[in-house]
Amino acid sequence: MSVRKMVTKDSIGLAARAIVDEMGVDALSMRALASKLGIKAPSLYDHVRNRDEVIALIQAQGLSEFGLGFAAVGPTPREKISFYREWALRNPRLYPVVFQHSLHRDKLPEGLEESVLGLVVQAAGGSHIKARVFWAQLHGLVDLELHGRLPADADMAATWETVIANIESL
Amino acid sequence: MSVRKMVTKDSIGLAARAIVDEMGVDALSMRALASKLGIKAPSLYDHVRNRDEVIALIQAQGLSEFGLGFAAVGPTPREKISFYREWALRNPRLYPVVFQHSLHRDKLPEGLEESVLGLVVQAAGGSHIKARVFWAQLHGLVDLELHGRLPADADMAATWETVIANIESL
DNA sequence: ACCTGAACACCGTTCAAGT
DNA sequence: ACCTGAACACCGTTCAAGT
Repeated sequence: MSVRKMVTKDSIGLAARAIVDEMGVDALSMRALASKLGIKAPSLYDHVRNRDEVIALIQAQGLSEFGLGFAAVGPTPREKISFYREWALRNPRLYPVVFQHSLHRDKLPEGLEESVLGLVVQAAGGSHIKARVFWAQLHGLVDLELHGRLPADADMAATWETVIANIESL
Repeated sequence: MSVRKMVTKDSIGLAARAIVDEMGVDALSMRALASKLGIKAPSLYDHVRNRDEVIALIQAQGLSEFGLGFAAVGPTPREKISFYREWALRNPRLYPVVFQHSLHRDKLPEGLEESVLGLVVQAAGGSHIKARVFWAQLHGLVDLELHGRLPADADMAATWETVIANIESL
């Protein structure tokens, strides 16, 4: 509100992520973003090619934060799975941008997607096919949960226990 | 192009679905929809409360079509799972509207969601918890596939075989 | 009842113009 | 290099007015 901070790609990414966290990706307009940074919308285009690049900035932040946490947590399926679910529930508006929105691969830091996928493959015991089934199961359940597609009285604790048991036997 | 057809809720639903099938839900604007029906956008509001109700019309069509097919196909997990995947890949733009978009439950035909969920529970052997794991796995893999989040060279046939084997052992 | 044009408060993006 | 106002072609929705 007081001092003009310099606008950089980083500050744009941070402001964009704050808007997404608070109000969801639909509220991330170029005008709202510019206003948060104290400039006008057209000025954003001096720093960023278009709105997709802003989305990519958010995806990059989300992927690396998720990756760091996922790597740091204990190695058992239960620990990996719990982390995945809790990260998603803790970041309900960021999650779909990072794990559902089409990835803007050309605008992502080199190798970032691969390294996160590598962690998933590792957690799934090294098999790419198992990794996809592993990931699909977590992503699917989180997605249904975040979209309110499951009955309100659904016993999610028991459901996730079943997922854990199922993946342990994969 | 020639004769004026009467505009009804049904004709709105059909036109809306056609737009979604051809161009995706983002292209479903009230103006485009009205134009397809030969009227102006404000006139739509004499038939429908808002855009969400149009989405609900599409969800209702999709849910009942999916439900009919899913019920009609053979009873084994392999048959149910194959149908699910093929329905999704056959309706790549409709699928997310029906199975991912928040459901506008108040605007859906009474009991429609429950009856489709009932079919899934039945396919999963009667357990609600297993049904959620079953559904999450199919939905998750389809979602990742539709969004291009899996590597281009991913062996999807083998991946789905693993899903089938995994669910058979649920 | 059903349709219209005009309007309001929004979008993403471009562009000429300023510093 | 960075920012601006004005503009273009869009949105969903409301509303007064017509039939």
